[in-house]
Amino acid sequence: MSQASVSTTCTPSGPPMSQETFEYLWNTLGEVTQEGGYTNITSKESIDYAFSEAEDETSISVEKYRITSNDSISDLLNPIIGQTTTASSMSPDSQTNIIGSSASSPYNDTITSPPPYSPHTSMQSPIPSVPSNTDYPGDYGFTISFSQPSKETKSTTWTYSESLKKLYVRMATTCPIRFKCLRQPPQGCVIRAMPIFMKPEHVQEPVKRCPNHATSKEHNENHPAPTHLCRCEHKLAKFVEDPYTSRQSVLIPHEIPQAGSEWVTNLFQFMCLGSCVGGPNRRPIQIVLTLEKDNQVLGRRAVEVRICACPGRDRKADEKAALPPCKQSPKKGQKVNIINEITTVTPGGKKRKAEDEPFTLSVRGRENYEILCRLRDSLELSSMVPQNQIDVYKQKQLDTNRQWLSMILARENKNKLMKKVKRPQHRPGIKSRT
Amino acid sequence: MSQASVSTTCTPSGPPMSQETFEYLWNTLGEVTQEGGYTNITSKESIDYAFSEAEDETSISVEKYRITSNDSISDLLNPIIGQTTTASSMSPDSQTNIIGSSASSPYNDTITSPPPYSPHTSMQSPIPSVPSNTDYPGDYGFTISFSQPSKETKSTTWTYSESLKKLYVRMATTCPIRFKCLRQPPQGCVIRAMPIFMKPEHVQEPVKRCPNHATSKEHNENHPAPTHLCRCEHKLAKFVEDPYTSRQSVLIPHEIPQAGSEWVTNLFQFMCLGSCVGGPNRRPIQIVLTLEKDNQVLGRRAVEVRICACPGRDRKADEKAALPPCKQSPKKGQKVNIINEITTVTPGGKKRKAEDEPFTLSVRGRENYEILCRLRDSLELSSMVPQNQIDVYKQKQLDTNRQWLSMILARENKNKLMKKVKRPQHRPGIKSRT
DNA sequence: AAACATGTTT
DNA sequence: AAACATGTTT
Repeated sequence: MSQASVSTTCTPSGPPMSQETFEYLWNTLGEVTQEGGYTNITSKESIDYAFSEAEDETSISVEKYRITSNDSISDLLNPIIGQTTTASSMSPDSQTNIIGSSASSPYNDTITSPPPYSPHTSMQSPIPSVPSNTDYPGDYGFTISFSQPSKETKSTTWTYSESLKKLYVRMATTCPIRFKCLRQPPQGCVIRAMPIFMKPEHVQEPVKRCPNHATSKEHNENHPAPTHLCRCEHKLAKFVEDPYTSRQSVLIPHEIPQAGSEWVTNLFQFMCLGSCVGGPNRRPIQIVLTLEKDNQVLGRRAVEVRICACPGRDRKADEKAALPPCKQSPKKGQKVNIINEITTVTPGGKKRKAEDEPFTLSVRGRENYEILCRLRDSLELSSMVPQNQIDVYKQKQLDTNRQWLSMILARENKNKLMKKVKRPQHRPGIKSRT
Repeated sequence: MSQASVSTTCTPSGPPMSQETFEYLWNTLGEVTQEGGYTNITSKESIDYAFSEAEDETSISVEKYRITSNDSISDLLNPIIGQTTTASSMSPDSQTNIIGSSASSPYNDTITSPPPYSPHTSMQSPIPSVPSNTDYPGDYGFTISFSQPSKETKSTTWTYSESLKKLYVRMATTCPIRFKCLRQPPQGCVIRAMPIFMKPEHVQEPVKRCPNHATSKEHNENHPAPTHLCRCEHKLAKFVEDPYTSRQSVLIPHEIPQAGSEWVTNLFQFMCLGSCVGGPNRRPIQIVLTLEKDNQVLGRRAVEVRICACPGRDRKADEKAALPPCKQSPKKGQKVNIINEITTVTPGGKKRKAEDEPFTLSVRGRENYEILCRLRDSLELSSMVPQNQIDVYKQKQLDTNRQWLSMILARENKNKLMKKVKRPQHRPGIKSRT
């Protein structure tokens, strides 16, 4: 507890802090001491009262902070509290403008936040230290989409999963993103593409290329921005880096679709693998696409993007993993968990669906393995035998049994003990299918 | 063919080159033209006549070169021709001194080569452009070894495979290498450790750390040589880079073992993973350890080193892969190939070895799967039953059978057809183990 | 240590 | 596209 003398873990129950203590904590918010201690806001409650009817709007907001000092920077929490990793559940308050006078501690000035979805109310930098990723069509209905590639092979260079709302793309290949506005925005609008880390632990770190790729000759010869992860092929593409946050983005002019087209397509490239050490480093990434005019955000769309070697494979794997748990076939070494299973009761009876569900059985020893192989084959083949043949078989079996029984009885009558029991073949899996 | 006008692919059969053509080719040996063409020596025959008895020694050597120009640098061949990837089969002539007056084309002056294993005959740089990796104890019996770590877990930081002559080590961890000389070398000797790529396609490229690791803060804070792959913890360690070849190595003084010790131990560290892109990049590496005095090589030892995350696992895997092919167990998705199988006939009979060999059976449908699970369990459990219990069981089974038979016969006698056949349980997998 | 994630080789 | 190689997470 390097700063134990200065902080109280729970202010309400302890004595109130002195004004000096409070001021010290407030001024060092987010700063890390040499020993690795730091003070931060661990919880924040906003109480917003808003009255809004058509044009005019009144709002009052009260914010309550809880400030604590922590021992290690490793428990550093992201200001987006309670945020999960899925884009849809991100709190819209991450759109708050928090660029202030102190670059090293951008939270100092976060005293009031603007009412949600009204980014026009004040002049603000389009790059706050934690950029919003909230989908926001805005007044002009800003929208993006992905054309489905003609033939979707496993080795495609990119693919978009509608169900997962996630783009899978190979590194350094060209990927078309389509833009449109439902209503025409004013002249001079631009579209900004900026990558961000999705996890709260990493949102604050700007996304850049890994040193390996940033310094290699490949793809970098006379490119203006070798360290930018996200490139756009537009001739007027402008690569910028925010001096305060050092976040990088690429700007292209907003254009009007060509005659007869609904969309404007722009080609983007992602210049590292998601797995690149020293760069994305396996941390999930989103591209935040904003429609801007004079540094004001008029609309926003965010897409998760996975830059990987095999987009097709990985999309498939992700979609499979997102399926209900019973679907996944048990793997070797993994216990078969039947408890979790959900039995679907179909009204018409006769469940059909999962009848061919695949399972894997592990067996020790070739002998047992071969026995079970034959039994497996018999079980599966037997279900293919038509009913009349089954009836014939059963009749024959009865006859054989009778023969066999008499033979056995004959032996028995001789008062001798059997050494080996031989039975006529029979198939345990067959059931009457009346 | 960018230089077709100047070169002939096969001099013997074509007209002889003009003196100008020869001189042009000779002077541009190894240089790459703007179009990517280059001229090099594609074969070299040395005929050495040597007479050597004790002190005096007479030698005459004739060397025949074949010079060609090639279209693309991509077919650039390593001067070590016919060299395979295993260290032991490297030709000892790779020890040839080829540092010359022209840095860009170090082969220009390779007109004569010293007789093998006599590195003392001329003053030479210890770092030729392609360093030798030939084991060479030299006059002083220079030797290295690895102590076996006390307990060798799978998660050990390093392990040495005697059978593979290969060191497996985690990145940036300390690994002890032991040195000794059978006869004491002169004062002022040093030991040099230099990494090289083993494959002929890559030997010429100096081994360095990847940019990611070379530029990160981790491990590099006030270290004199952040780009060196190979470090030594000796206080007098000197990190050098050859200005001509830009190969990096670390030098430590040669020391005499402490009283009672046979070896001098030095701690080495390897600062990238073998897989690091922009660095080793999955190319096999050797560390060449040379005993030197005044830039003359007095002894040499080379070890293959794999820098990886799981030395124990990878060593095990390598050693298994080096085993005869029959040993590998069949994997899922791979057809079970019984043809190749070798049945080991143990003199006492009763093969034991592969009895627990694992197999995987795929089954469609839960019903069959569950039946087979029970059968599998029965088969496996049944082998655990002691013989006397088996005998009891069989006797009981006979009794039951008798009961059952009489019941059936009673029914038969009533001239009625059975509708259902019920049998006492029996276990097909049990065999007499006499 | 096993399972997984994910780039590369076959 | 499957199998493999190899670092990371569980």
